[in-house]
Amino acid sequence: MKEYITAKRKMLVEYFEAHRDCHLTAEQIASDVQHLGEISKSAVYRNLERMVQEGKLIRSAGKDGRLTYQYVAAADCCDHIHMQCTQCGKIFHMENPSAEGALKAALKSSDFEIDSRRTVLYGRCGGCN
Amino acid sequence: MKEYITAKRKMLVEYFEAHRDCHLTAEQIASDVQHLGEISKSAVYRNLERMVQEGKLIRSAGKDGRLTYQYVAAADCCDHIHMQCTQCGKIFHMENPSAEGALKAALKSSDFEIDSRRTVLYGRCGGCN
DNA sequence: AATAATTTGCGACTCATTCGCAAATTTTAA
DNA sequence: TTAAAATTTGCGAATGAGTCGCAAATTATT
Repeated sequence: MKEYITAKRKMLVEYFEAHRDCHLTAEQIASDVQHLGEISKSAVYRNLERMVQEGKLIRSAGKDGRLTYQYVAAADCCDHIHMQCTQCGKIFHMENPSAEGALKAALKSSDFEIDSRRTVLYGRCGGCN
Repeated sequence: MKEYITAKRKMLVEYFEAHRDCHLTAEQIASDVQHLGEISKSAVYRNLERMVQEGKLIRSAGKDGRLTYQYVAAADCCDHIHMQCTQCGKIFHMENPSAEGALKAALKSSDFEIDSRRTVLYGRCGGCN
């Protein structure tokens, strides 16, 4: 089953490239992409599912219990842990490599290898305290 | 808004105590618990949502895109971070002080206060490597 | 250019989840 | 113990996100 490069898929990839660190619901994605151009609901859902299977998207459970999708871009650019403020919704990037390294090492010593692309730490950012 | 101790809630807790490391869909839970005794669908869903908010259950996205629930509680389970293996679905409790210290150090440099009740670290456990 | 393979749009359909409200249960007050 | 207040429950109808089949359109192959 070969994969065809269609206009609709290009639209989706373009959209996700512009929303790299966002956790988006299928609804939001469908609505946003349908503003970019003509695409049906079914095509959006079918392609989301496919992209999850291909590893291009990560699907996780949002705070409100709805599924969210996050784009997995090239490994080099999203290979750090993300933090999201539950108050203002802003996403932060763990920019301290030594601290992140220490965390990974410490976890590994307890026999757990963290997947930083998949993990989001929730809490309060400095601006919201 | 005080919490009442009702027969239905006891049923649910009892059920989850017997299914500690399972990741279950709402459907499965409702079906199973309804075999244990009389309880309405609505009560099951309402209590699942409440238990998630209380930190007694972790809700995550299964491989097939359906939401799953896993029991976490034990009285002391709310104050440390949880880790979930993306392979087998099992949940681990961060009992390693050095890992927790490393995490806090990493966050301190980023001015971010983590909410351990809401955060789950995803990765691979020792048994799945 | 013709054929084959895949994807799309439509829109009706499914069915898990939510919702409103009266009755039942649990807690508190007397 | 009894009555009033607070919370939870069950019902069952409504909602709405996501699915499905199939013909038409698009993309790839020859």
